[in-house]
Amino acid sequence: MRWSSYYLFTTREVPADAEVASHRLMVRSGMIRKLAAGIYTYLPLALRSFGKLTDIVRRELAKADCIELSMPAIQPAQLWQESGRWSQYGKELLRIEDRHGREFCFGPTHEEVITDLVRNDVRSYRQLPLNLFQIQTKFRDEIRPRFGLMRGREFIMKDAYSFHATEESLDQSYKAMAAAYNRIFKACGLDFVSVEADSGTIGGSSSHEYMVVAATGESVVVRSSDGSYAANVEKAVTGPLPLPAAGEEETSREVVTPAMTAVSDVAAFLEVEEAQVVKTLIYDADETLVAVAIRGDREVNDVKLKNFLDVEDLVLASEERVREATGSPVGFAGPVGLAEGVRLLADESVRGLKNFVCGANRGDTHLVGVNWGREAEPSEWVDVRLARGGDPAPGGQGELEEFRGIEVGHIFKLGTKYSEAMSCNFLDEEGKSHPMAMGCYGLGIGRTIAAAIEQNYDDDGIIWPLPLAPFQVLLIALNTNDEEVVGQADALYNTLREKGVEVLFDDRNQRPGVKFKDADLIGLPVRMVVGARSLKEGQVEISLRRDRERQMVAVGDAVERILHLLEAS
RNA sequence: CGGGGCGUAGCUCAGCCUGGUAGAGCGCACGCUUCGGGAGCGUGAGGCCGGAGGUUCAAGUCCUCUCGCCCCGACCA
Repeated sequence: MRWSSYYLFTTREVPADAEVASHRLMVRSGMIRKLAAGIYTYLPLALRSFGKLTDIVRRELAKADCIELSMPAIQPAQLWQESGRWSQYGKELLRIEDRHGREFCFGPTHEEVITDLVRNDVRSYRQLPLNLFQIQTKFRDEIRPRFGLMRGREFIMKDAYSFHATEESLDQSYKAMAAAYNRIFKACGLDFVSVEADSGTIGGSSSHEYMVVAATGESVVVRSSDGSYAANVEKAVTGPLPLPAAGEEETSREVVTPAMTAVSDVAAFLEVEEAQVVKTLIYDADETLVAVAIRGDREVNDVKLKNFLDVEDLVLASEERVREATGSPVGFAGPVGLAEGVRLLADESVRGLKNFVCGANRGDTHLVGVNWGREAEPSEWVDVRLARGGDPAPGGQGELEEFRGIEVGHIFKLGTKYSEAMSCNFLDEEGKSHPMAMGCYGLGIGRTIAAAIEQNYDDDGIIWPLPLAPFQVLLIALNTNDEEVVGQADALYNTLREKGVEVLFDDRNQRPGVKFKDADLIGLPVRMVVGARSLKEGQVEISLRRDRERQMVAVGDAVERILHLLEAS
């Protein structure tokens, strides 16, 4: 491709709204343009990278016997009503009406459509298992789209769905897909981990996320030092925390703690560790008051709590509701003497804690020397603590390290959630009807490309990993008014193309500085410069974007060298 | 949705507080010079100052409403 006739316009300046590197660089390098919040045009350069990724995806999914089809983006409301998600999915679902007033939505995911398809075509266990995928545009009306392609509202996703006669068969496909995902991200040249994950609104029993490691990632992940355990913090469990040293059981007593609502203040005032304080948070869970006792230096994991309580709405209680539960202002709640009907959950982190400090359910007052089983007893012990780096790993081997990641893939075992709701049944060998077991497997195409950039850039621009690079080679004709240079560059361009190399030829009539800056910005892996100076010696310059080490090569050997470099990387 | 902020040239922004002829840099077009790390000089095109209403002799500037966008939180590929 000749740059002079390509649709590729780089910019020196960045739109003010680009926050993260991938967004900034994708705009500057002419890959994307914003049309509206979270809605982007993919320019030719971006589309080429997408193509690289989708080729890899198709190749690897084929190995997992996953078959491609394509479903409509617009879906009738009926199907969503049948699965129950029309009312559950909330505002993220973009609902539309046709001219007859019939309701539709723009598909954010395709469980309903595929389940409807399969229930009509598949009848027998003999036809199972089936694993189907598509690569298609989705729309989710995100509350807050941001970071360019990292969290758009319209985005391209590869989504796959599998159908099974048995749980074992589902297990097999799930494992095959997990392996395929590992191969895909490895083939992309990305630093990633797969982690245990919460299954969220999609539902189902088991799920794993694929995280590209990046400081700007929106997800927090913990991993044990030996690598045997890795999980999203939303889901992560830890080994038991060591208990602070404690002496004999004391008698409890009240102390006045004026205006001390923060654990840190109370601990400092009483000269105890924060770990010796039990903090009690009052939640409003679907209008029911729930108190959660947790160690003072730890945070509650709202996702775990929500899952445990199995409620729709979970928020910290308002001041008024806190008063209802505790009879005191916010900041002095404790497990002792809560109002009738308030459910008290205690996190495992405070189990076995002796002589602890807690709110007295009275303004400006705390209790010290409190012990479980004596002054207070929770109705249930639960694990609702947010794991963090430094915590003991579950199973007792080493500790957890914490890092951030970009979620680029998520696979779920759905079980029979959708097949039951939508009567997607099959007949077994005895002619008995059962709902099919299902799995679903998502992979963000644009997001993976953005994540690849997030992991591979420097001050000057993108550093494409070869497998995802829009072109393999950038050929620069440095002096376009020098006939010799133009002639040689042209010849090299043609030869490279004949050899099947994906080459972008910068034949623009621009000054060298501009071309070099643009070369660094768009970051193609291999650069070949044909300039008057080196051509006098019969040489051209070849360098890799990653290390920028320039080597001079005789014109006649240049193509060979390029082929060799591409093969080696 | 709650909290904060911004809409002025294609892009980045100044001008608004204190109302009085709409600006700069980059980009774009043309000319000359230049040509291995975003060139210099000159000339030029480009604006319903997001939109509607109001106050005023006069509104980019003040007021009200509205639309859009961004940042911080709860959501997710």
